[in-house]
Amino acid sequence: MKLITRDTDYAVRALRFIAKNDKELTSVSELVKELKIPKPFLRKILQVLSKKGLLKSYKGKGGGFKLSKRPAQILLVDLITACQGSLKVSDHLFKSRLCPDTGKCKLKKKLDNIEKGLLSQLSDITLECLL
Amino acid sequence: MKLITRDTDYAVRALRFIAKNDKELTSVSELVKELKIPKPFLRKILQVLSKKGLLKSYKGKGGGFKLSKRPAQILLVDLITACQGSLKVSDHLFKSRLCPDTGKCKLKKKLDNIEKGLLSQLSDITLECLL
DNA sequence: TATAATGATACTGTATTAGTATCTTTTTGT
DNA sequence: ACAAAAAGATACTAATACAGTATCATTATA
Repeated sequence: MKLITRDTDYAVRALRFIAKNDKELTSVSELVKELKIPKPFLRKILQVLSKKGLLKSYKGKGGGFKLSKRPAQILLVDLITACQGSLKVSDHLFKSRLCPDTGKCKLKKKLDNIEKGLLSQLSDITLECLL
Repeated sequence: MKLITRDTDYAVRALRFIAKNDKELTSVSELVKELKIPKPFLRKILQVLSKKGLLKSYKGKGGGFKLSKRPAQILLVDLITACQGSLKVSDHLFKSRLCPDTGKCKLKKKLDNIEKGLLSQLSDITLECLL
């Protein structure tokens, strides 16, 4: 299983670069040169982050992206959910009506706990602490 | 992301049934009646568990499967690795040579810790505590 | 020796992930 | 005014993993 897919990974790297960059705005062309990520793919990723409010974008010549929050306030878990959708340890059948003992299933409870723990750990990781 | 895929889920259910079954051996036909899992798929899953040493199988008429250990000694994490291969929170690029700062990458360290924690939690869940 | 079971293995359909391609809109320097 | 350089929107394709089938071989028992 993969907790972190490639687009999240690329997102982290891009944001790290943007955070460290001296310039006010960073363009995709600039990022691509540095990070060796396929340009159209990175463009798609940044567009998503921008829609989700993690980046601010500026069109036109000289345009680009900048962080919309301080690095300390950008959480890894937000990048994950932005790129991969909401984080579920399992959508397994025990959680659904198919589980023979809906409601009191022990595995469900245990997995829910694990999920909570995981989410809180991922919420402790900020962009800042990755710089 | 999915920590638990469907075959692991089915595996847990099958083992629960086998553990509770009064009979010494449980056949796939019997399991299928009870659990509404497609027969050839369940057969494949049980064959895997058998190869991995979690079940003992007996061929021929009247044959079937039984647990090869006591329920308290069958760990969820073993089922996961049997069905899904080894558990990796991420095979992300930070862990590989592609990561710009191999060896000292902070994300890698944090994810490795999360992975360790996850594994130990999953090792605390035994088949017995799911009965 | 027919039957009912598992073993082995190859195949198929579907969903997710990863990446491309293209056209539109916006901004700015000349 | 307008060409160039940026992002926005959207549709498409390729690769991989997940879910499930199909079939033939082997084994044990009644």
